[in-house]
Amino acid sequence: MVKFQDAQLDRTFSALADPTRRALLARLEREDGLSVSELAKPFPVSLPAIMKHLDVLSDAGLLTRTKAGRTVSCHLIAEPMEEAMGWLARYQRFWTERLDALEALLEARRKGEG
Amino acid sequence: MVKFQDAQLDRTFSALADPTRRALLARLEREDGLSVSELAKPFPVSLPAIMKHLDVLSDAGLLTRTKAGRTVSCHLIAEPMEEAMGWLARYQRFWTERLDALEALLEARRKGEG
DNA sequence: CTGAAACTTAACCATCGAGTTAAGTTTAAG
DNA sequence: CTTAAACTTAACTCGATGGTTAAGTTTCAG
Repeated sequence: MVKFQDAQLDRTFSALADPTRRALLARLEREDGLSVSELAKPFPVSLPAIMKHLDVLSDAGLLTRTKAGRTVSCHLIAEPMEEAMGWLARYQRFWTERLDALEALLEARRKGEG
Repeated sequence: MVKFQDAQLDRTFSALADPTRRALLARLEREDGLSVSELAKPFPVSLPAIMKHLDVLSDAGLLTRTKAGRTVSCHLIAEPMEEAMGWLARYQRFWTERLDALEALLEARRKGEG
């Protein structure tokens, strides 16, 4: 009964369930390409702990790392969140009618772009 | 640096990270007020296992249970997902260029297939 | 009153998650 | 060449998670 494709959703939601990881992503959203140690600096945990969080984010497909010399730059990949957002969108009708507004907007833009 | 209010977001994303729990919520989205045993029926796990999932969902504020006689009805509470959706919305700009894809996704969700 | 249905609780187990410290590797600087 | 910076890996702890079976409680049906 459990669908195989849900594995990506599992990893995405699981990755987002930790406040440190959400903070890391939020940081990269504002300033992409930060190094591991720059990312780690604000947090009261050890560097290996941050490494593990980055590993989780990488495994969820939310992050890539590129090495240049001895420093490693981290880059956000937001796409997996789209699926998570799509899953949540189903429930939007329970708290707002904004779904219709969003769809109308998207429809209008789609037609506009031809 | 870690905000206290994030605890709710932790619980919400954590609750959504399990495919069984997502399936339980999806079931209630289509048919609210199902009993515990009705909810449990489709799953290949024991009733106590489902009970634990329901506990997690309750703790995350995504579910309430009302007892009538010896049967317990489960009711979806979607509101906590609004905060999760709000968190994700920040990243929307990274994929909203692909309007057709998002639109299709929303449309599919709205029509209510798996 | 008896028994079964519908949970619920308890006790247990294996694995995972998030953290630690310590040691290793690679690269740049002095 | 030596050392330090910037990771990385390893080994460990400990509590949480997701599952089990077994036993208990409450309510309804016969």
